[in-house]
Amino acid sequence: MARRQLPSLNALRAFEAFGRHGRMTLAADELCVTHGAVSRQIRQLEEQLGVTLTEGPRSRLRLTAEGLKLAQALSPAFDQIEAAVPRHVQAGPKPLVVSCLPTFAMKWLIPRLPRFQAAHPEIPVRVAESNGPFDFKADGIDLAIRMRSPDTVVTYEAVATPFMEHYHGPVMAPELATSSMTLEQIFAMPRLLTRTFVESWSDWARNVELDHLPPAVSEQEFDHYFYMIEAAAAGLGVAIGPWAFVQRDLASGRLVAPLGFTSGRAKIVAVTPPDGATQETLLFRDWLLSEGASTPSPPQAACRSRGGR
Amino acid sequence: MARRQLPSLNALRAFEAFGRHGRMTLAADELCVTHGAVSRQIRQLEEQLGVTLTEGPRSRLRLTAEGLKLAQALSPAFDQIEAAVPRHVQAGPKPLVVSCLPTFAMKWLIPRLPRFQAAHPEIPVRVAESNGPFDFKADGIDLAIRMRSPDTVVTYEAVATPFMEHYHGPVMAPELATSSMTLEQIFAMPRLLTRTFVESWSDWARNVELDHLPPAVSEQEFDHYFYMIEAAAAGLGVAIGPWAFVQRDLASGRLVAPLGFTSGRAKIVAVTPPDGATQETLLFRDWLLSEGASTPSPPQAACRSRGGR
DNA sequence: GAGCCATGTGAAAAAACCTCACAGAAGGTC
DNA sequence: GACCTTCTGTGAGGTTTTTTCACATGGCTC
Repeated sequence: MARRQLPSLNALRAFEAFGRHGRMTLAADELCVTHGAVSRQIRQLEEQLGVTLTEGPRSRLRLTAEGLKLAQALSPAFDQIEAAVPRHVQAGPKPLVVSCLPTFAMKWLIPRLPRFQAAHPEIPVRVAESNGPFDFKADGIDLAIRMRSPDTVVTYEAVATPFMEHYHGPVMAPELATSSMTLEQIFAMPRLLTRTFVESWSDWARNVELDHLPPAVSEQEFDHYFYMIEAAAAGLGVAIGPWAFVQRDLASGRLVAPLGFTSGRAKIVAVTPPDGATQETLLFRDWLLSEGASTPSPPQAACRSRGGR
Repeated sequence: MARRQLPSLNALRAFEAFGRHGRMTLAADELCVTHGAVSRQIRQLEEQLGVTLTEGPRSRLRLTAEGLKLAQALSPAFDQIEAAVPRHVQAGPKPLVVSCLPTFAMKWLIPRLPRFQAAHPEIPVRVAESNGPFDFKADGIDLAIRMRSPDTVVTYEAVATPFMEHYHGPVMAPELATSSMTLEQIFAMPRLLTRTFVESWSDWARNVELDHLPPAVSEQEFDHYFYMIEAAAAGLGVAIGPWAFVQRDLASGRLVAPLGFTSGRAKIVAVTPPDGATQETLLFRDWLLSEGASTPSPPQAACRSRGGR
């Protein structure tokens, strides 16, 4: 046989979803099943593979090193499958297409989207997840959400409206943190990066008024924010985590932010086309502004964060 | 929800296997199920997607254009999943690792492998499918099977033993062929290429003693031989098909080769490391030589091929 | 220690999947 | 043209996998 028998694809998908979300309950929500189903699938996968994929207490489950590796490799494969499958053309009105980072969609936008839908049931919204640059026309995008620091070179004609502060700060597993950490201690730890925002460390260093960012003892780069966050939770090092993305993990104690968060020079902006922004697009942008204003601020710098909302 | 509901992953996998093999029966063999199971999965997929994926009479099923597109996109995704899944370390003796083209493995090597296993049950063989260059040490390969023309620039130290002629010739769907085709007619049709052997057309032109290959009216490139072959069967154009790969499709009438096949300057070679080829590796190479010698030759040039064996 | 949260699990139900056996369709052979 | 071969479609029924529900368990916070 050309291919050997693989473990159940459904189990792999369940594990991949768990990898991204970091919690079985959320993965189960995404797959529209109960947490029990996901729990069983993952356990079955571990048995079949003979590899431990998760570790830690039930309430603070983390990926093992092998689990992280597997999940990271599975994500793009499932993305590819999803992209390959032709979709029915929606009969209804043309949806408003919003482009944003996968992690931002997962952790911030999608949980709030029902409120927009409730206010404007006549405007269907489609979230297009994308890491990189975009083209309003070619990609059929109406509005893009991006992080932008003042240094960002803008290579396109567009209107960028900041709608939320980009609070960020070093986060790590509780085991790695001490009660009062110094910058030196932080800098002595392995650094975790994401490909989508490699300047995070230097940005943050500037925010804490540090001219010179000491070179890292070691660095590890991830394709997605969510795997960087899972790696931090697994104790692999320190990441500069955006507040919006790590809020829940701080609350549940999977992560700690000993130095708190600072409001960076970067802002989270809503980008609209320079000419033809539709009425619906502007409505959505205004809604983003109001949601951004009502998103709680993080505990401020220099105190051991204990999460909370 | 971040992701929408996908159709059954098992159905997608069944369809992907069908796409590669071109026949449900073979796909079913690969997946270790009955042909009925594959048939149902594919029909279910078509219904769920609302897209026709296969067409043609039952005995000569082909992919539709949409089916080809889907299958081509799914293949690398499933490859990635397969590569990502950690495998148990085999307890037994270290297997002999043979690297070759996926299509060569599927259509020639794997069907013959049982004979080697029967003769040498003590030597486990693992087939590593790969398109590109290889590195004996880095990839843990003992022996590589490649196509090589005399022009190939050899950038590595190795011993290449030719073991089979590389017969090839233009193949197409029966509907596109006429009873006595001329070269001019062939050249007037769209050409199909594979990325793994883009020189196929110019190589073949030289074999039929043609100095100048006329430019193509149109070209389409595929990542794998098997999709190029399926595209030819679907009537998308003419491909230069290696005899070993299209033998069964000619026999079943899915393809015809109006000009027959010519023995190219390229040979199929077994490449072994220059220094430490093990006893097992040499045994395998010798077996390849004998299998190559006993593989039937194709009908020779300039007559309308009607398949046969 | 009461309360909360997330996962683990037994048993039963539901869904998905597969097999078997036969039918039908197309092509090749003599 | 009758017959044979090959491959897919399908009805009925069985098997396996997956899911659910409800409750247990373990860790954490206050």
